[in-house]
Amino acid sequence: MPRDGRPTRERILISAEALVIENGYAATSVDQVIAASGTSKGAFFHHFGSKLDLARALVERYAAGDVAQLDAATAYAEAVTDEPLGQVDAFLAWFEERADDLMDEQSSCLYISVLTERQLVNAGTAEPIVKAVVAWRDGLARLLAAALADGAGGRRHQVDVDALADHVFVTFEGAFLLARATGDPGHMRRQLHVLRDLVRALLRAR
Amino acid sequence: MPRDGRPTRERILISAEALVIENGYAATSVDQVIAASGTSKGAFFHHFGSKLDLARALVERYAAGDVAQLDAATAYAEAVTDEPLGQVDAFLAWFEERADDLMDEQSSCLYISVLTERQLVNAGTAEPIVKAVVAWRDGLARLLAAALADGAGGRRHQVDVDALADHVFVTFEGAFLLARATGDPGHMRRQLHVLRDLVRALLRAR
DNA sequence: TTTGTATCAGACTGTTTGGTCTGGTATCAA
DNA sequence: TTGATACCAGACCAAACAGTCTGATACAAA
Repeated sequence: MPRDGRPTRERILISAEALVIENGYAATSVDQVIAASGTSKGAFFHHFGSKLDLARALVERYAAGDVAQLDAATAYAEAVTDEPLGQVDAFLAWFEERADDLMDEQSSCLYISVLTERQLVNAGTAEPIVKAVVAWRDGLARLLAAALADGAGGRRHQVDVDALADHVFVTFEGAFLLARATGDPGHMRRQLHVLRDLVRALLRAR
Repeated sequence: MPRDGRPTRERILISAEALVIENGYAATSVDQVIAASGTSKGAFFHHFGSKLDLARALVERYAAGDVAQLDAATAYAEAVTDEPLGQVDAFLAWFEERADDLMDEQSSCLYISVLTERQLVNAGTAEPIVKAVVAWRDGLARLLAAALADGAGGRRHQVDVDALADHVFVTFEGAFLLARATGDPGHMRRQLHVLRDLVRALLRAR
């Protein structure tokens, strides 16, 4: 068991995240997490009161990273241009360009593993996920609303801006599943590209 | 244990499908399935060699129903109009109109439960899913290709028709997850509506 | 030096799990 | 009537599971 610089608690979280994303929560045993992180039962239950406790910590950590990515994409979009239309486009392009790296480091999303099991949702584990979704919706909907006020698309199609913002989240999660089903990680990039084309067409329709 | 008219094997499949969709595969025990279906251990292992065997039968059954829905939607779209653009629109409208019923009878999709667990994917359980995805892609891509040849969108945006067809599948799965996270089943209808608006805008862009 | 506390290691335990096995009944062909 | 076979009930079992407990080490305050 090689000692890297990371504190034990974080080592456990990192190993557990990979295992749960790959195999699901119920299919991941505490012993597996212990083996993968090179720790022990004593260490595990010292840092986490129960397996469910680990799940909560896992989702909280993961969602925080997710919101951080949203902020990075928004900052990039706002740095590139002042035009609302261009900002939405740059926002989507940011993710599209990072799609391959994203699929490299994780072949799926922790949210999917968590939302699959009702016991986790009932235990409040989905709450950080909802917060992340709302953060995405708020952030992107703001950009979209400005763009729709700018272009003609909004008036023509009466777009539900919140639902359109949610569609980005929906595309991400759906693309993860499609990539898993077919074994082709390239779907993430292609789906984000499709999304960008679709949103472009909607915003520029006149 | 009330005897309905259904054969035991089907009773088990119906109960198991609901449980796996709701709680996931690993989190669903054989004993739970037995209790829910009002059968016994003997009956279960008479009809299924193992729990994994049940998973395979479950997905095969589910995917068949999925492809049947695709056929129904295509038939409806072709019956409504001869125009390619109208057909794509009618195809998407068909699902949007059935979204509420769909969320009523099942709050999520079996595919999600199956794809979450690597052991199931490795055991070939994902194969019927891929077949269903391909059937969807082929069916819808045909409609889309005709519509794009008809309208000007295709030449303007150089759309990847297959990826666009996949986007319908992606939207479905993503919407299931969003509905689960927020607890609001209305997301399915709204996301399908967004999808319809987006595709409309793309196809009619000129 | 002593006392306390945070951090672990790993043996251990009670329960749940997927799966087996024995026996019983219903059905149908010979 | 007899035998064979499909179908099923439920006791039973070994393995895996989440969680506990005892004890050891490290370090800091007193």
